[in-house]
Amino acid sequence: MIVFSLDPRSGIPYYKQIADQIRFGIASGNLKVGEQLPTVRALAVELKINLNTVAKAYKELELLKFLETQQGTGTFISARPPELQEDEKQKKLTAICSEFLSIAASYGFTSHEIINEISKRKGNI
Amino acid sequence: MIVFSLDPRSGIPYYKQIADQIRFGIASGNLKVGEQLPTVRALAVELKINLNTVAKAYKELELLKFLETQQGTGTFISARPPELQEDEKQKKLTAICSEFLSIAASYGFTSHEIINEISKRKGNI
Amino acid sequence: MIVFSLDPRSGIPYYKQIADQIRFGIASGNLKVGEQLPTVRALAVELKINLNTVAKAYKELELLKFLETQQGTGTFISARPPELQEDEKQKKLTAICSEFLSIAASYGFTSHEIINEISKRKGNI
Amino acid sequence: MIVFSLDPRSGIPYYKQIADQIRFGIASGNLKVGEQLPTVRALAVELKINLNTVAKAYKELELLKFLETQQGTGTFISARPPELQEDEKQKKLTAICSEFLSIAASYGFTSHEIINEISKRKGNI
DNA sequence: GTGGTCTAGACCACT
DNA sequence: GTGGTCTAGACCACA
Repeated sequence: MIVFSLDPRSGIPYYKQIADQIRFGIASGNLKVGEQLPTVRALAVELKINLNTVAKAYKELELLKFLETQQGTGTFISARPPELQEDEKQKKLTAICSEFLSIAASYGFTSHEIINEISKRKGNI
Repeated sequence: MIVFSLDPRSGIPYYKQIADQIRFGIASGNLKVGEQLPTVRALAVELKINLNTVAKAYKELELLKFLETQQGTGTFISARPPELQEDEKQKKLTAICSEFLSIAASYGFTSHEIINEISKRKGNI
Repeated sequence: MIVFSLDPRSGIPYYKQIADQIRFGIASGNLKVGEQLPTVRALAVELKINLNTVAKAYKELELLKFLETQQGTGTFISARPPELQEDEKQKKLTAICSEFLSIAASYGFTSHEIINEISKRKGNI
Repeated sequence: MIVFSLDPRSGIPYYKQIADQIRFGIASGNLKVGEQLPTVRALAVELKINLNTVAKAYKELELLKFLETQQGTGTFISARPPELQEDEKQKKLTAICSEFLSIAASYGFTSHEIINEISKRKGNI
């Protein structure tokens, strides 16, 4: 189960916010393999947004193999996609951290502030 | 002085990449107060992009008080680069951390791995 | 609601005139918080100018926190229009008074005549 | 006699700042009819700006009949230009006050603040 | 449908 | 030479 919420002022598109929350849900174990998500229509109504926006979020996660859609039945959490190999993984980690840190630095954040913020969110991933 | 580079595949608009690099230059001390930036024309040629794209980046930073322009003379690093307001700063930090964590989570990295990697790079920022 | 009009002979750029009229609308209460502005396309057609010119006006006010935009949805009056900082405000007041007085002086008006005229119009602002 | 000063951060072009200061000087009686202004070259050196910028200021005031240039001799304050007729004058006053007040209002200044600021500068015109 | 980005090219204002 | 404004038109991203 998962409760969705959208922040219109975050600058992050709605479809991405939804996709992120599902990803977090999977990573944190809140969403179990095989669990059914709300229908596109139901979630659109609940969040008071356009139906296409929800569909786009689901579609993106389906492409990434996080979700599986069964025509006429619903959308379900799929078995975890295969992980990267160990050295690939380390390279990727280095890459995304570099990217992230350079953006953060350009806004004047210190590494201390960043680690602090990420630690606060440990539960999420 | 500062060397600009654009990554057309990052999904980040050119003008934003330029602006970010200038912000980073200021934050890191590479760009000193009063220093003149390349002319819009020169930078446009160097980066092989349109003049208006560079102008847009400079304009945005001028509105945000990072830069000062004197028509007919050039564009300069502002005497008093602005501090973000505290709530603005927190919002920005939350936003970029969310974005980062969502990417990291989708690769299956744990928060422990991430904090570890970032701690290793403390020196860089 | 707000009716826009452009004076091509004023010497003030179109995008600035649009931005000023929106600022005025907000300051005077004609534009309420959360109210949607005309779409960039609609306003461009109405004013018979290029779409980018309207977009530039909106963009500037968005950077200054007067407006908020939601891509795909529209442009709205910001929930908390920013107060200028006190020194900024004083600088602006000095600047526009200087400009005005220099014009008035060149027509030979005395400060008495000017204050008189402005006092008569107190009600308007 | 008159002492010139330029504010690069006012947003007002140098040539206009110079012209305004001369106008003020004339209106306030600091500059007498027939008095000689600094040469273009001398003023450019004094203000550390381009020679053409000073020339432009003088040129503009010459066109408006505030100054007279005698080839090879220098630039002088001319006899006051003829004033507008009374009804023309009132119309002009109304027009420029309207324009000014609407700009001021759009920045959120009250009529009280404006009158205050203008009163402070009574001496200037 | 909405706004965002970018280009190419013109012309203007200022130094 | 510098930056500023505007146009026309294309293509993308989002709801």
